[in-house]
Amino acid sequence: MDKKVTINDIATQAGVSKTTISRYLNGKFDNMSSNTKARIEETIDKLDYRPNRQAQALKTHHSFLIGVSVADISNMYTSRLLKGIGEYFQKTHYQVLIMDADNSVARELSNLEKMMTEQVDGIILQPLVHQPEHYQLLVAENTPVVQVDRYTEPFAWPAVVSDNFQKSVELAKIFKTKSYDAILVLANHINGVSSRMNRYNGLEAGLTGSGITVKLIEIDGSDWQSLLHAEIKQHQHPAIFALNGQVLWSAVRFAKERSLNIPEDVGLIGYDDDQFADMITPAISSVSQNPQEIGRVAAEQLLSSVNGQATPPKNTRIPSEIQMRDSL
Amino acid sequence: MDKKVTINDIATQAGVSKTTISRYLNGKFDNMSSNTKARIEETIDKLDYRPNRQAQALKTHHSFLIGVSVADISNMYTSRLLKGIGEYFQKTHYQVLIMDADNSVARELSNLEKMMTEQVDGIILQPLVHQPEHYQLLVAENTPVVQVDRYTEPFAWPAVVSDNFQKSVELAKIFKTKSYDAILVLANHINGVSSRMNRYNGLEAGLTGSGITVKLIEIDGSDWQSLLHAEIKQHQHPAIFALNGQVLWSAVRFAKERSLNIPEDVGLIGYDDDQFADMITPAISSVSQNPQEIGRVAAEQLLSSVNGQATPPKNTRIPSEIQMRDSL
DNA sequence: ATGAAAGCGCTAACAA
DNA sequence: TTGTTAGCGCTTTCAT
Repeated sequence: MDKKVTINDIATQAGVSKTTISRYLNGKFDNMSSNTKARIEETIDKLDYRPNRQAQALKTHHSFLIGVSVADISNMYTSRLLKGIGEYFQKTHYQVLIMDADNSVARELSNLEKMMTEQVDGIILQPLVHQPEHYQLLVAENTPVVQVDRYTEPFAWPAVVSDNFQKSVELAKIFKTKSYDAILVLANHINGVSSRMNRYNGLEAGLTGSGITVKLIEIDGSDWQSLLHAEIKQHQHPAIFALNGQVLWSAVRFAKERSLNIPEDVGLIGYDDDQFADMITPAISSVSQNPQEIGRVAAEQLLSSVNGQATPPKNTRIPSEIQMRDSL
Repeated sequence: MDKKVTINDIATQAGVSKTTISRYLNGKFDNMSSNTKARIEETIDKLDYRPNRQAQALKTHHSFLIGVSVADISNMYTSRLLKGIGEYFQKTHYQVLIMDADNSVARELSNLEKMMTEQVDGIILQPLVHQPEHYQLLVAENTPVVQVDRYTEPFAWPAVVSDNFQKSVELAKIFKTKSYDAILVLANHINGVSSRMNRYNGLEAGLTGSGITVKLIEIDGSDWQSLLHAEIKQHQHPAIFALNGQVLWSAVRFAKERSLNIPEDVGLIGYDDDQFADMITPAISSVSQNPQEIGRVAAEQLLSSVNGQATPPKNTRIPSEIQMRDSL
């Protein structure tokens, strides 16, 4: 266990004061002889010195830490979101503290507490809860926050999300064109999850006056399979609209188990997971989001907010794309 | 922007010295009047005080930060690995600093540098490079390290990995039973990636003397599809063994594009991605790893190493399972 | 049972 | 162009 080398070691070795070293570290070369500069550089190199982040943070009240709270780290959407966030901060001096709420509201809150203890300079939040009051503690500490994927209401912080409502309106047109008579919306509980609500509401809005039935089936509770099956039997030309990737695959499995033909017996379209969507037969139509871009933009916005630039008090919508394949 | 509340505020408010507060924070109640204790608790609560991690770290030389370096954050294996790691550290006071190497050796090194700057107490590393000398900087600083998924050689740090070699030996038996005459191993470059090498070597070991041809086809370069196709045509009863999930799906897509029947024209089995494996027709046989458990165990080992307990100087192998379905 | 004081490794005002 | 000094928010030794 060798002693850590500190700014004092460099100062002594280079024969200057630690102020000068500090200046060097912070790029303040305005009034530094190139001689000194060279000697410092050499010494730092030789001793393999790295400034201590905690000491810097303590002094400057700037941790260079960004907290990221995700709903569930083990799904594709999240992975790609994190890719975008990581890519952006990679180019900066900020480090990213990722915490997985594992879909538990209690754990999310505990994670946010921990972030505050770590003195994060800002937070990217994929909120589990719809009410901003729930995140009271962030407000109290006046931490910059950017939301992703979902947002709380009423407005508390900017959010970067997919164009959920609009895309569902578009989808509604497609349903009409293909003369479906019932849309069975399959989802986890949608209440309080803005992205899901917007997908649902957009569909309803796009379908008003069309005479097409819209029915929401939440898969969390009870025997959704039987419910869904009954609904399918009950209509001439029904289609399933799955509100996220996981649910989409549940639907595929469901159809397989019940030997339902897609799209003859029931049409199918759903969100996400499009890398596998064209591997199965029939190829599954899907709405493909761009979580990586969402992450990138959120990171960008957060950083400017951290740097004191006024944050646009608006939601940013990142376009998603409807990929028509064979299942609808 | 309200002032952060510090230990001094609590001390003043509670009418004791900050020494006593510090004792309280660190659970040293041995010699503390219950009166004082109660008053401190109340004050902390009222002011919503949280000790500053950086200040603690500076004093104790203990950042309570764990660095995690992954090869590529945007794949399922990694997601589940991170789930396991996060779950474990959740119960501790440690925070996890996840960094994505994005399969770039340069970026991996830069990430490790950053981790050192953050004074991480330990590192979980999924190494991109096989030579331990590459990770020189970690040795120099004497940081506890546990490797996951892969390991460097010769031995430098303990590793938690799948039972790759053994599983391939088992697989070899299956190939023999099913009288395949050629195994086409499909992979990204395997050189220097211990998991892939072990999967390949185990197969060869299990197949020696069987007369079954083993052919490695790396998909990174050139026109692997043509190569693979030629090999398939050339044998009576060939099978593809895909060394990871991404490659497995490339193989599925390949078969689809060339209208090859699985398993009649060519058998197929591969690693990972088993949640989709049974959704397509035919259902794909696969070797399913347990990355979450790998993460958990690695976290556990790292923590005891951080806490000064002697680390077992050995690799830990987490069992994976061969899932036979219809493609082989 | 509690406190005073030193110091962790840095930065920044002020001085020279 | 460079250095002196105080102090960020804690922990810990040594007193009392």
